[in-house]
Amino acid sequence: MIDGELSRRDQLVRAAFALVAEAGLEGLRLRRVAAEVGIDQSTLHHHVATKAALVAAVAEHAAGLLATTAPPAHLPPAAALRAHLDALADLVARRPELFTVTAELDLRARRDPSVRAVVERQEAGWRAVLTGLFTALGEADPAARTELVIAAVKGVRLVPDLAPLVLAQLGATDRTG
Amino acid sequence: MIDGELSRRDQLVRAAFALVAEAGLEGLRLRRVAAEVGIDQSTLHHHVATKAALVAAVAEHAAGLLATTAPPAHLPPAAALRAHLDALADLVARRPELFTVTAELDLRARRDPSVRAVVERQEAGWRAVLTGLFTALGEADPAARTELVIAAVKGVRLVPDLAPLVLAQLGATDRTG
DNA sequence: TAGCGTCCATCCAGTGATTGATGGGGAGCT
DNA sequence: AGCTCCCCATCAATCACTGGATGGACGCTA
Repeated sequence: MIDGELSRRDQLVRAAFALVAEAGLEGLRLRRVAAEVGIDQSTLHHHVATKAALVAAVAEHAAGLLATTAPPAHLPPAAALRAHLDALADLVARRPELFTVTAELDLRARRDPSVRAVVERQEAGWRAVLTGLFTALGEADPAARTELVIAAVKGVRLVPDLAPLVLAQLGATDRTG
Repeated sequence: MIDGELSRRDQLVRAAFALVAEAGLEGLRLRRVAAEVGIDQSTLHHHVATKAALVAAVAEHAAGLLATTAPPAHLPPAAALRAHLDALADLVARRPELFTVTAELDLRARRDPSVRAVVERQEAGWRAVLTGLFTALGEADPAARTELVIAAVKGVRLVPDLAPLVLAQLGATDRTG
């Protein structure tokens, strides 16, 4: 923690994140997470109390990465929307596992309250940004446009190759391009 | 099988379907499936060889339900697209669990080849229908429009209340309504 | 500096619960 | 008798989690 190294806890969270991307939440095993970091499985419980807590921490980690795509506040709305969608497309291309993990978490959130809390908070922020942009752009129904963007992004999450094709259709204000 | 009753196997598949909708693929337990039908867990293996086979059967069942929304062939393209989207919205409203299950299956398909086969076949059919419609409508980029529709539908799967709002934006040819 | 005590991270072994799957044996029908 | 369908008992494997023990780092006191 003093230097650039990660804390044990952060190492574990990242290892769990990678494992979820590879094997799904269903295939997440504490033993493998611990082994990946090079510690015993029982020692893991010393840093993360329970498996549920680890999953929640993975959700926080994912939310933090997603927040990266928020457009800078100083940009005019049209440019901000473009910047946001570009950042999204970039992130999908460079870190496709992140979106695999969020897809897993969206399903888990239906049954795990602590995961749901994290997912809902992140999505509320995203929703606020988008409606703000579409309102500033003078869209007739900013809420509807917002939900279309969110749905489209969530829908292409598992097929990164198609993301640019889909995202390109969401940027144009007149929705004709 | 002779009369209107379902075969034991079909009963099991539907029970598994319902259980996946409720508890996720992760929470699918053969014991509960069997109990739901009123037979012993060991007897279940007499009708469905393995758990993987049961999941694949659930995928087939879901694909069959989804195929319901295919538009009638005799309709003109604009009306056919509207009919398809309406049928989709109707299905989301009346059977939201179906879309929960397909979301689960989409994730499972990444790791289970037999599930992937079913999911990909169903999606290929859907994709063909949509590109056909958009091509007939004279769209500039039918493939792009197709992927937008698929992504948007997949994205709202877990939030049935928002489905009408999102689907309404996909029907208009000029994409301004 | 030497010696003692405390704390923390780690490991090994084992807990009870639950999982998917199997085998032997019967009930009922033809 | 033979066949289909079914249940009971049980298997081996795996799960998340806990207990007991070891050892090193640090601070304190004389």
